Amino acid sequence: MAVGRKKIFDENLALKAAMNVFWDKGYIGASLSELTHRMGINKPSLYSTYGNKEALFVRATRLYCDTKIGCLSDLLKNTELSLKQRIKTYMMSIVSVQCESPNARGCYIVQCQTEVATGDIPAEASRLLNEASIYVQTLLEDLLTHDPEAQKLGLAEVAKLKAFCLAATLRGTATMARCGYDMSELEPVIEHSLKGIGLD
Amino acid sequence: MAVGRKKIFDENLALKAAMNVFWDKGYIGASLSELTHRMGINKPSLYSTYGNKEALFVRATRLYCDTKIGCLSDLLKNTELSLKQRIKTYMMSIVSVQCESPNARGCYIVQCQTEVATGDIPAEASRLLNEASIYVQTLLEDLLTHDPEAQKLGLAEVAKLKAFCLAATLRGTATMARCGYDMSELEPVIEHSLKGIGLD
DNA sequence: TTATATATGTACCGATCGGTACATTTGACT
DNA sequence: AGTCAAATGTACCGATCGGTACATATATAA
Repeated sequence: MAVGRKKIFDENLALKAAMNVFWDKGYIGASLSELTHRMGINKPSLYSTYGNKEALFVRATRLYCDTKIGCLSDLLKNTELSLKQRIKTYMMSIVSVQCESPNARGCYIVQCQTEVATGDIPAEASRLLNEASIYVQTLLEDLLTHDPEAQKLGLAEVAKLKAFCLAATLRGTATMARCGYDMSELEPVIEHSLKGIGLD
Repeated sequence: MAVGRKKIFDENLALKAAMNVFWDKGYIGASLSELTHRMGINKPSLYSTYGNKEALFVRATRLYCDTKIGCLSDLLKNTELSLKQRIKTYMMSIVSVQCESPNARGCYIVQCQTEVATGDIPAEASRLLNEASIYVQTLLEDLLTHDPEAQKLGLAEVAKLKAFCLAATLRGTATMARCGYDMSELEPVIEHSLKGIGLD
């Protein structure tokens, strides 16, 4: 076993707490004092464990992508449901994440990505945010390109465009969720968006 | 004429510069040093003229609402165009504002309103942002309620819901614009949203 | 010219920012 | 028991935050 004093905190639990701080406040707005307080550790522990604020943010962002968004992709593969039902279930699951907190928070990625344009976000963090922000769109584009029902409906040829529209819709619900609107109010937005791309 | 030394800066021009800083950076991210630098004045002048950071923000926000959004409302009254064409022209004018800067900035209101959920925005500023954020939605709802063509299409009974969906779309394009997407890429998003509420 | 009112520039206030030096505590290994 | 590596708590670093005190410059009114 490793030599030296043992850690008295759970590294993954603390990382999850950090993720929630960044989700609430964004990268710049998340101060080290709030981070350490909600992670239940002090600054030297944070720096020795995670490196610095940016490295912590990168890990927290990956945790969000994996545990909140990436895990939903199987919903698009459930071939027992119609194409529309599959996409709707998927998008509503994302809306559910946007609305999951008692305090309104929206989407972690959308929230933090609005800070990229200020130029005050470190390069590696910006790159990661830009990459993460197109993940859902790419998934939807792949589905619309290869799904037989989508091909029959003529959606495959315009898959990129339609996926872009759906992604824009989810950005809209994200900012709505952050303003306090709940899932039942955002469900019609998803429904209308699906109708807009030709899925009734 | 007023007694005392004359101001050597244009109060309205400096306010416009402040508006652009808040648009770029949000309320919290706009530091006094950047504000004073881009306004071309120093701190005592800022405080004696506008009060404090929050009061300056309130005036800058009003300036944005008046000169960027409020002035577009006449586009909805042009009865020579079809209902769809009127709404599309209006929404695309808003998208044009979202895309107008060489640097991507999106919507001033959407940008700053995402900061409200952090709890770090003064009360009066929060109230103003929440009020401003439903302005477009209210305008669209009124149009859909009273317009003869909307009534004929059965949109009047669900005007509130349809206006909400269109407002959500504009929030989506706002965050897209802040990521660097341009007007030509966002135009189909508007088109699809209109189709979604039943306007082809 | 003198008095007075306003604007400006400089230089500062306490608080907080991200980050770190250092002494102390705690543990596994010899 | 004694050694040494790692984790912790405290106390600090320079920089920046929003905001202000104060002296100086510039205008009008008398």
